[in-house]
Amino acid sequence: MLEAAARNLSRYGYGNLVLEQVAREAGYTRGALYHQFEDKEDLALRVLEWVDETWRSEVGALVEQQPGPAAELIALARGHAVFCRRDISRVAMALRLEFSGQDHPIGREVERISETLVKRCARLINAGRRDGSIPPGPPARAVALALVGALEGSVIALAGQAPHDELLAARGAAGVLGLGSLPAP
Amino acid sequence: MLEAAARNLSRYGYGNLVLEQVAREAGYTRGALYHQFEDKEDLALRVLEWVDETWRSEVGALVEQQPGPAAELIALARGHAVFCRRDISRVAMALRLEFSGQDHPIGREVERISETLVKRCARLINAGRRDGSIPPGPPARAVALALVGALEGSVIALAGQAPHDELLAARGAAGVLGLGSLPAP
DNA sequence: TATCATACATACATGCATGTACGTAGTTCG
DNA sequence: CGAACTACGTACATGCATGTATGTATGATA
Repeated sequence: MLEAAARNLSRYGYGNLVLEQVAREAGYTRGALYHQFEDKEDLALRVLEWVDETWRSEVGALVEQQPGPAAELIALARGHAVFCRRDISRVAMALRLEFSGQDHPIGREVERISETLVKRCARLINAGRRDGSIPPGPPARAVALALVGALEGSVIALAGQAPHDELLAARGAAGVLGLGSLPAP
Repeated sequence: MLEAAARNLSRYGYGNLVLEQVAREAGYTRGALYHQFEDKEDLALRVLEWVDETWRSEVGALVEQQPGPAAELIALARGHAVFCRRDISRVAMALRLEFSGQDHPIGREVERISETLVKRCARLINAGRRDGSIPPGPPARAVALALVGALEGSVIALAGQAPHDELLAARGAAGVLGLGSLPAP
């Protein structure tokens, strides 16, 4: 059910999401859905939580085993590209676009999740600048925002066109960071 | 009226767009809106057309006066970043996300507009590779897709944080293209 | 075996946004 | 000066999606 909801959220966004379609795709009716989730909002929040957890375990783990901040950021880009080959990944982007700057529980949750990612990137950028692996430039937070945005945008545009998605995501990230060339994978 | 519609489309997308709100923001009622436009779909298509025209005259003009393909692509990135400081710019992104892969007139129109942009970039990439200003890499179309996606994503994430948006957009574009460093602005 | 909870399906009520029909004031033109 | 058209506002009808209330079968438990 979560998977079906994620697929539909990716495709149609929250407003256009039709619960009966979600339930049918999962082999149930709307009754079952309302038995498992409080309401539409609860469903969306659960999906967000689920996707975030999956991201953490798949991409986060990959990032942590890198040698330095610059490598971690590039690995994050590559990992995110691979992660987004499944269609569920656009959930965050879709919901952010739909609720950005609005006072809605879902908007806040999306904001919170992407904010932790941006903060993480900003920390890595600062660390990389200290150890010399990333050149100076605009404020770390602005660079982090651009990095995450560029990453999501390019990955969605490529829509899982393996294997170029991974390389191009890494290249874009390196460019935003101001790295002259890609560190070896 | 077009401007109000563009603002609301940017913020809420098509599905969540409420025509009465659009009309009120423009100082009219829904009656006036239905007098000027056939229906909701027609309004969205007109907005798309209007935004596209504005983009062409502002960014397109800037691009054409560049010396070579690589400079043109970087100018496109910078120009797009500046263009997107107004909130109307997210219209294309919002509608694309909402209608991508669907058989809907609006989806087709959005697809058509962004396809011409991608094709334009792909041509510039090929030209740049021929004259040596852009290194070889993945297929030009894939690179173009990534470029446009990264551009839109980063610009939206930065949300008009002048002046960093322009530099970071250019950097990201250069990275995707595989340029070691930015050509002089 | 009687009771009760769980996991669903079904049916109904409500709200909201669209689209359309109609009414009205101002303007143009013969 | 009147007819007709333009540019709106108003009021109603329709559809659709949500949420809720109710029904039903299956398994556990005492």
